[in-house]
Amino acid sequence: MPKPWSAPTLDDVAKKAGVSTATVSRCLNDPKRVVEATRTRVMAAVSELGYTPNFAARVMAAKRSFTIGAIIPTMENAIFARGLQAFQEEIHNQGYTLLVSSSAYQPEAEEEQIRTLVARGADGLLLIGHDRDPRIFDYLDRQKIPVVVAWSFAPNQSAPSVGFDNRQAMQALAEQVMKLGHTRLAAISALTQGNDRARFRIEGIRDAMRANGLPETSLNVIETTYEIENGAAAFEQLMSLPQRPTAVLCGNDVLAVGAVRQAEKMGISIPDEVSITGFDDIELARIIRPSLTTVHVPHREMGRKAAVELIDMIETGSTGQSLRLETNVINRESLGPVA
Amino acid sequence: MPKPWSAPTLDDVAKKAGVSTATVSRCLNDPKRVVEATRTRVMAAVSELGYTPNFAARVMAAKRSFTIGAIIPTMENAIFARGLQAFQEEIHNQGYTLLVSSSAYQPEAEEEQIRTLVARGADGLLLIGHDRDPRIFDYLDRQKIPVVVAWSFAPNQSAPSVGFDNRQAMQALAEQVMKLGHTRLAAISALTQGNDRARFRIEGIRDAMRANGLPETSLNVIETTYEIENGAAAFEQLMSLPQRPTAVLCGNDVLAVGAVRQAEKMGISIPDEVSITGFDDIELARIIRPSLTTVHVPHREMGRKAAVELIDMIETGSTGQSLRLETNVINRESLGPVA
DNA sequence: ATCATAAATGCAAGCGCTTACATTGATGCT
DNA sequence: AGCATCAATGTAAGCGCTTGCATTTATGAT
Repeated sequence: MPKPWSAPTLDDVAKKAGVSTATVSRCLNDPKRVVEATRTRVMAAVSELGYTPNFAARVMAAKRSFTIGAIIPTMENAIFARGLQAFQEEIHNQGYTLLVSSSAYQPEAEEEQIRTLVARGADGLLLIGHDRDPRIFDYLDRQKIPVVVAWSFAPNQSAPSVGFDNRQAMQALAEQVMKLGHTRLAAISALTQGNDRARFRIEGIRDAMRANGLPETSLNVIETTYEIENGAAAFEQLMSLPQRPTAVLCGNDVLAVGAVRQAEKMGISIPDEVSITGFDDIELARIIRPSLTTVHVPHREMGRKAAVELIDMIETGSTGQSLRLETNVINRESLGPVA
Repeated sequence: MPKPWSAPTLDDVAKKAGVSTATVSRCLNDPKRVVEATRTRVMAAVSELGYTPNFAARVMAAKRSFTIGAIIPTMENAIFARGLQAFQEEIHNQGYTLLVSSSAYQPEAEEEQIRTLVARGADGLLLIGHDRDPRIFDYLDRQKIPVVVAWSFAPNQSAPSVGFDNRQAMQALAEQVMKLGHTRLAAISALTQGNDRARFRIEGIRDAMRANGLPETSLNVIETTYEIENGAAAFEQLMSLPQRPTAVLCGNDVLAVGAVRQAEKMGISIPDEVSITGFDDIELARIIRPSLTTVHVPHREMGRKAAVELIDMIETGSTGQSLRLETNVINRESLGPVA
């Protein structure tokens, strides 16, 4: 072996096949532009050398990376996993690669990640929710990086969204709760700061209360971060109130699971003494006992459609179009009529 | 605005600060090599222009990417999420970025992803398990890309591993099962093809049976892919055997959860009529009722230590050292004495 | 002051690829 | 046969950065 081995380059392939680097490049990127005979010769050289194009060089020269970035609040739980998986499958089919990072629900972290992804040459970005510093959208706009927002639906924003109406979805669930006679409601919510989904869900509950002539102020809301334990703690707090709520609507399934477990621990029967509902319909919602009444979100469809929209924006330069998906309430064991 | 705006480059910063590009570059990468006065001037220019270095160009010139790649079998469930999260936290602390892809348990997909990550300039790789075509390790070796294998422990392999002894861990659990009087054992395993963890776990059961004078051949093993539904189906199949097993040891918690749910559906009481165990101790294991007796794996510790090891290999060029972590059996409700 | 020495900075050569443009050689028309 | 046309390929100019080496400037000992 002549030198201490280093990856073969386009040039090596070109030499071996007896053509110019341009021809090799074309063989790889646009095969029909080169005649059959040369192409097979080139391809032979490629596989003989085990050549893999250097990505950085390619991005630099082409100013295209066929990479799409996604920044999600967390990877630790299942909420985003399913939708993201579908998103990734779809972009993969179209020849793109996904770069994921998680912001841990911190706006500054998200901003940094956005810049990082742009610096890495991402052709487009998937973001969760609309709530963020408008400067970020300006920045992306100047850089001409298409963005699609998911998990939230709101037309006429800086970026098109492919999502669902969190407010209306939660309202529908709250309506159902009230139909069962509940009047003393409480909510356990994710932190609403910088999280439009959480905020809209709470608003949805208020909408429904208003429509049913209940005083909105009677809604007791506890905000907490996204962990089963915190759902449990919040539930305990609610249940030690002088006047216990008869239904606790949780902002997501994870918090609801915490609440269910805490009820079990406190010997409070569900749904006889208290009803509990979730949101998202993750797998856990049907595994747990009692199983969770919750709002089903078409995660896979959302991921797939967001991918289609984003790639369209990248490839046609279109400004994008918002898409609203339907959710529906799934009735399971954790919600029952008021005692 | 003079031209249709495009991101500022090193050159723009250099001009604005009245220095050469070399100085700007040094300011960014090795600040102490440039005197205070110039440095502040440069930094001012940087922030004024909102400059972010172009990643591709940097990788290309420096032949270092400060990026580490990880290829995991799946993102869809929690098994790898926690360990990976810890891995990512640790490398982030050390200034590296993580690139994750999932192979969907397909060797060819994994091989392709490895090449992709290398082409993207990954400085090192995290892989799961030792089972793969040796050519891949040769390739990585020639490219001088350090690799650490996790979720499995086996010294004297092509790559160092930071993991646990799957075989011994499962054996310990099986011992406990047999201590409770069970002699009719069955197993529901992940596909063992190309999955050393799954294979070793089954071997562990056999070891324990042998040690207890049970005929290994009496162990009924069903292999299936990683989904709750499949665990349920496998369990149903086992329970319709003429002679039902009294204990079903599952290769992981997800399959065990499926088994538990199916038992519930069939009206089979756990652990009175049949005991079920899992492996991994994911969150679900303590949420489900009956809660799961399982093997606890120190996922976070493993992720963190694998990161430390890998970065050490990258930075010192060392060949790496294997590390064995301890697991322990967690006793919960799903395992009881034989009827 | 003077000069060796070291610190700070500049110069410029790539890194491996894509692509606009130039060149070559067929092809088919009159 | 002669020429326009077009398909196939080659030439070479970057893309934005890092870094070895050369050059300038500051430092301090004589």
